[in-house]
Amino acid sequence: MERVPADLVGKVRSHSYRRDVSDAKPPRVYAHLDLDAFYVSVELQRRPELRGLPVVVAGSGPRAVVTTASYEARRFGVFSATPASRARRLCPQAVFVAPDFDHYRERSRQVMDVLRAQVDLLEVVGLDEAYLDLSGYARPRAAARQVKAAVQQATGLCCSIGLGPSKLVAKVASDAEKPDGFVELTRAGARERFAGASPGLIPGIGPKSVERLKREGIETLGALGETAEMRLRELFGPRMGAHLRSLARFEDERELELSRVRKSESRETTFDRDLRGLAELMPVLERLSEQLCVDLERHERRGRTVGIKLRLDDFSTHTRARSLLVAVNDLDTVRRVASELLSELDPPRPVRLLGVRVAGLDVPAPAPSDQLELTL
DNA sequence: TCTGGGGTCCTAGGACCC
DNA sequence: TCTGGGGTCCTAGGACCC
Repeated sequence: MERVPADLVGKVRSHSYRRDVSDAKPPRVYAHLDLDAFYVSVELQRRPELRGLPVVVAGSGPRAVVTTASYEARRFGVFSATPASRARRLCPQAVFVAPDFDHYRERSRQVMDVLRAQVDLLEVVGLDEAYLDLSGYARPRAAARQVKAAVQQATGLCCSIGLGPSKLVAKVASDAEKPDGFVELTRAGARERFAGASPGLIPGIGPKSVERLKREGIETLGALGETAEMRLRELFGPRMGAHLRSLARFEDERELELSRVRKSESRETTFDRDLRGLAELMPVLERLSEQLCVDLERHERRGRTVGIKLRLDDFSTHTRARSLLVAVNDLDTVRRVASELLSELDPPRPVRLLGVRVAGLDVPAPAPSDQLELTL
């Protein structure tokens, strides 16, 4: 793997793109960076002979779904979350590659290290996305260009960047012209450009909401933004109703979340064929509990709530949880509680998915320096 | 053709306490 | 004996995101 050239590291820091130090609060400028077809791009670096071909990263089982498809494969209608069986029918000539998440995590870490060398305020979202706060930079556009070039130079990976006055506008801008996009939008510019687009364009408005809106005759973002708030409140509840209208108007005051505390951890598996009865399920529950506890113990995480999750053959999902008096992460306890919950639920139909979860994770012990600050 | 795995957040109802 | 409201905790389901 190429290292970041020394002369690139910190270039933005020392340069005139740098944050302007003054009393007045500068207007907010956020960038959203999205690596283009990340898993496929990483695989193509290992197997350059596949460049230009339809490539699909997907598991091999009968119920696998596509993790990422190359842009060549997308032309055949193969996208993330397409069932792999369907992908094979749509694009039989595609090259199927098994996912290697350990490798993707490592490559993601390299990218995020490049970003951290370039900007101070960074929110990492999953393996292939990040928000950058460029507020106060004299030349935020130039800084974002520089970041994009640095990622390409250091990792060989291409990304799309969106710039805007909020996370929402930046995110939508980064999606607008990918791959290899670079789009800056104002809030008004975003409203205008996407007035005719489906509400589903907005992250946070999913397929269910799009359908409900459609049934109400609201089919575009422009229409949603102009709908009376009272009507949306009646349809979606007081909070969600107001929220949907704000999103459609590209109103978004969220700050970057520089660090996040994990609240739950889980392991789940979908079976190649449905299982029936406790006798078939218990050994799986045992294995999942073990995987989960090994990881919890390694990171010294404990949680007070143990839960299970089942998906039946009709795709209905059922969860059961029990909160304990103390936070736990030991296999004996997690396995015992999980198996009691499973026995009590005693699924009446064939089961396609089983999962174990520990939630209500205790907050990690603060570092000594933090404790000092708390006492001051 | 069916629909992964690992998460977060929201809602709603019930228990319980003041 | 009946009737309250508010706050917190817990559980179950579901929408959504990457």
